[in-house]
Amino acid sequence: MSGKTRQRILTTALALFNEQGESNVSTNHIADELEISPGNLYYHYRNKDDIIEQLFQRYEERMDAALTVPDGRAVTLEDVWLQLHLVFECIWDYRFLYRDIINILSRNRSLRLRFARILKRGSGNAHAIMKGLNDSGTMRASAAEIEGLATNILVLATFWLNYASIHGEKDEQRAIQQGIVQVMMLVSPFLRDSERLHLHTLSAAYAS
Amino acid sequence: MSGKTRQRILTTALALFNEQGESNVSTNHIADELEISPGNLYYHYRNKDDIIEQLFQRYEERMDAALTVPDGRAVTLEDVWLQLHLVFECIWDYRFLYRDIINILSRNRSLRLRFARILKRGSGNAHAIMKGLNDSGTMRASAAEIEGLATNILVLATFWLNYASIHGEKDEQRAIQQGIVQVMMLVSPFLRDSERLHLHTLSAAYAS
DNA sequence: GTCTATAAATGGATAGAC
DNA sequence: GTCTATCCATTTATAGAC
Repeated sequence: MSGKTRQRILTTALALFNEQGESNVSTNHIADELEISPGNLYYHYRNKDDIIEQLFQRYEERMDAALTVPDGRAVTLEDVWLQLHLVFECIWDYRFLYRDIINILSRNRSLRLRFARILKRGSGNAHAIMKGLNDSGTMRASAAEIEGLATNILVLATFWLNYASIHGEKDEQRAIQQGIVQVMMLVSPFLRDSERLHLHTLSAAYAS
Repeated sequence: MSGKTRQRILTTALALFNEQGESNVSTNHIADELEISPGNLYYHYRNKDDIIEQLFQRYEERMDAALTVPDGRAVTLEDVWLQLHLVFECIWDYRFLYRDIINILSRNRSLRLRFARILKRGSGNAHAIMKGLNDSGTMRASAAEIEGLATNILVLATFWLNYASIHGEKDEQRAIQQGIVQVMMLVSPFLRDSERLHLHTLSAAYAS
């Protein structure tokens, strides 16, 4: 059972970080919650940052998996919907990172570079998908408009769950659905009339 | 000179909080920087939260002053531009609040309520200004579109400087200008053709 | 692998002299 | 108003027994 405790530490740390914020959870808290000794925890991980890096690794792999562009076929609005779901679910599951992102990145150069890469990938992804919608005739926007739109999608996706949290929204599914609707509202003005009407119908049902 | 040290503590605390993040600045750090004793600092303020509350008070008054709607005349795009400037400058000057907002609000019920009020006021403000642009014929959007637009403006304005900070943007003026351009891009699709062209010309010059 | 015990450092806060 | 001295609690991290 070599990796058993090691895994339990990660799982419990993630839960506590998400609930109480990374800076409010000490290694002692994590050990307490697991009913193991602090010494035992330090046998498995060098320090708190080591735990955070392992969690970041999982986050990174999951976000990389979520950020894909349909290959060899036209992009549809359903693709956007699905991808936003995957991205928001990932952010939710690792929301402690986003809640304290500037602090966490400011004390760890490696994570800073890796998060910058994720953001860049997210930006490129939003770009490619918007361009795909444009090429398939689903929407119509200039290059400059797609550029600005991709940036706004990225910022909104990155910080929406923080915003929802400040508003006291505790329900994961509701928060995510509202986030998706808001991102869709960014795209909506550029859609063909028929697509836009269809989207508004879907959104109204979805956000209720 | 009764209030002299009291004021210097606020000024120095604000500078340190903005530079290093509120959670990374202890009362000892503030006293050190001012070259006064920790005991002296505690003579002027009950505790660290007391200092934060006083800073929040100043932030609150400034943001309240920035969030106004032109009275008795039509709203123009220049009004939007000016107001975004005032709002972003205010957020910049108190960026420590936004950087750690969830943590700060989670441990202080009073600030939570007061920040919620500011957000609500910001939301109502964005709403009223968009409605004003609509009424003056500068833009054309449905009630649902204005609703979604106002929310997205609020989220973008609230978190843009965090996003810019992650990107390593250290220059206040550049960060703010880019933020304004991005907000304007949210509004752009709803503008009349002539207004939209005018805006794109202005934005291109502004963001350079 | 896990525990107990503990060191070393830091942060918040107060008492009492000046 | 300001300082010195100090206390208490917390956190990170390690040493050494089992």
